[in-house]
Amino acid sequence: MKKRISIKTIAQEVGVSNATVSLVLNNKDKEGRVSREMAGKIRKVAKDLNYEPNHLARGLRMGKSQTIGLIVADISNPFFANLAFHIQEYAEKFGYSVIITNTNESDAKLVKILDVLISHQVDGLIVVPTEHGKPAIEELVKKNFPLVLLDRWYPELQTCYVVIDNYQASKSAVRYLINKKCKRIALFSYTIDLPHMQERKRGYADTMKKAGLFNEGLIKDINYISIDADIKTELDDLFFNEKNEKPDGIFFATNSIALHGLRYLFERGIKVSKDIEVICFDKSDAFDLMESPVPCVLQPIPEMGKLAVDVLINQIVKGVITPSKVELFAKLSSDNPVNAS
Amino acid sequence: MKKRISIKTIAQEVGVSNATVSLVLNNKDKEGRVSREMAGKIRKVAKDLNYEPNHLARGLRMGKSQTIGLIVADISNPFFANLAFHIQEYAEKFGYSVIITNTNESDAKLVKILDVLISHQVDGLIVVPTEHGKPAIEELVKKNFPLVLLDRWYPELQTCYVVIDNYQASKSAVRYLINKKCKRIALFSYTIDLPHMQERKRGYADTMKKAGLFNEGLIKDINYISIDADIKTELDDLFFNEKNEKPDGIFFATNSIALHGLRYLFERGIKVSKDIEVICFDKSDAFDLMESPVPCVLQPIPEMGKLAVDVLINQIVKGVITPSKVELFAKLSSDNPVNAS
DNA sequence: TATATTTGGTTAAACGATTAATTATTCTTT
DNA sequence: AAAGAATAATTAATCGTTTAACCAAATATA
Repeated sequence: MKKRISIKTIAQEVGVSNATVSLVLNNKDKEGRVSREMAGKIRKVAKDLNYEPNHLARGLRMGKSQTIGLIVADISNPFFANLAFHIQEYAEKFGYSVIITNTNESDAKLVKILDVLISHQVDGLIVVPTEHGKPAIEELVKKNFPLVLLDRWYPELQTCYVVIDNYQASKSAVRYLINKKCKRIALFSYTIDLPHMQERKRGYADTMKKAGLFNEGLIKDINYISIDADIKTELDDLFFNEKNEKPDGIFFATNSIALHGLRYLFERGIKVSKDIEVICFDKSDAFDLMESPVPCVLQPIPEMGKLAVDVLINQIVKGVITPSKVELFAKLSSDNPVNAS
Repeated sequence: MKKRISIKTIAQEVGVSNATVSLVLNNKDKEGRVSREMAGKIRKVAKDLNYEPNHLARGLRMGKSQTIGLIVADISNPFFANLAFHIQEYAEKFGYSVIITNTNESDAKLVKILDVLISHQVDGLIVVPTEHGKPAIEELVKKNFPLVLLDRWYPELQTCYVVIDNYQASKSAVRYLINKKCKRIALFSYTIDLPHMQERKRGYADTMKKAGLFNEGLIKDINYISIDADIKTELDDLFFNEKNEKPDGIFFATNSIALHGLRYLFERGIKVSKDIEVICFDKSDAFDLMESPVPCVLQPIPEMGKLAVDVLINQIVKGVITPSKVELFAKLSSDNPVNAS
């Protein structure tokens, strides 16, 4: 592999010092620092030699890498994949590269990834945190490291985060089912003990109680690790346990739960919208291809991504961190705004 | 933000030189370079101070960054998202970080991203190339830059690539429909002029000809840019143009085409497996949730990712590049191996 | 006893880019 | 004509790490 072209190479070629080349290539040649013709010559040689600046050297010297780290729970989940997509597109406009990584919901992995990204001298982080990742995040906050939590947050932690109003979103999802005349609405959510999920549960519970339909037994907690097995067990219990009255509606609190749930319903011959009404949190390509399209709660993914980037870059350039909560509103795929009472 | 802990900090704390600390922290203290107790002391202080090595500095000095760049066509497509996922998981085992980026099938963007990643001093690249990205890729090849193409390749270019046998996969997909007694099988593929897609077309054409079913009018080319409109136009033409006999089978050559196509079929009330048989290239969550599950050609995504990483790292560490083609076999979701004649 | 060898370190240069401080030249201004 | 200002460049230090080359003291070898 050929040696890379450095500023020094150009300098020698043109017969000038490193500094001059650097000034020109950073467009600091205006204020009477370098002559027009010299600047032109340098630029020409740089182009001819196909010069590419060395980010490592620049980053080392400048103390910043123009790189931001993104940590999501699972890049193969379309919700996160779309977030990642928009974050990257938008960050690029500001000259930032994005390193995308996965935790797979593992706290240990979060800690490890954090180390790796910090070693890479990322200028800031956008993190979808894990259930017990708080200590690791807290350390960063203490160090005043530029950081934005996304989708989830730790309420006790003074930090920046971009999320949606999960409570309202959940309420409107349940109301949708109630409007459909459902009386026994089950909730399938993750056991994860973070407010975004708790808020979804609270939205469900409050709405059900208000409608006089609440029933503890209809709340089903799924463990992310054993999602497939858990869902089968719980659905079997709901539908085929003689002791129970069957549900007439299900609210799936994430798209991954919904996907597994719908698949099993399908397997067992339970027809959506005929035998049961369903609504999901987040979208999946699958939803509008089913026999009867599945309604869902749509998070404003592009806006969430952009805002996370905005908030983060603001921290980075200002060098000062003011904890802030940015809360967006989701809406139903059937187009009713969620925050309408 | 607090200043970062460097090797120098540790050296001062322990009362020793930079070099000694570096040796210990890189586990080069065995061969009688540093005493046991000193090594222990240094490691302890490093841990206490929460030292994290600076990748930029190390990369600059060593001339490599332990980072590889991944360029895919669209991270929000589950096929690429899954590839990215496995590539990252596997690369990590070798101590490599992965920077994931998107071209959106744009050649201009490919060129730009290439520059950005090279600036970041990535040690190698895994690239899903764009239709006319050949000149850019060719430049890298000439420079002997470690590089693996993935999913697609340029046949005239001597390089490493990891792909599947698209011809065989396509043949078995078409045979599947023929076995289902389909006579008029349409092909929906992208206009993209790269061999992976051409091979799929050739597989279709050859199989149809062999069965005496070939008909030019059943081949429909979709432009990635205007995918939604194109699909509607072509499906309308096939199904609602009085002049045409209706098809009884469709082979969608990618999952994105399939998704749009199925959605439109659904919209128009054309029932899959009742009015028409369908098979797709690549999987989507949607496929097995539909009224009747859609069969598909499954690429061995984890293996493709792993092999790409293996081949790339091999190039990087050996420092020498031997062009090679790694071809894997896809199989049908109905479990018949594709390469069985 | 004189000489190798091992043990346990240190020094200093290098990677490539940035930038404050400095110098040298030319042009204004009074 | 002399001083000040503007122009156009250079020098050298710096970021954090690695590593070849060097050195000194202790130990082994003949």
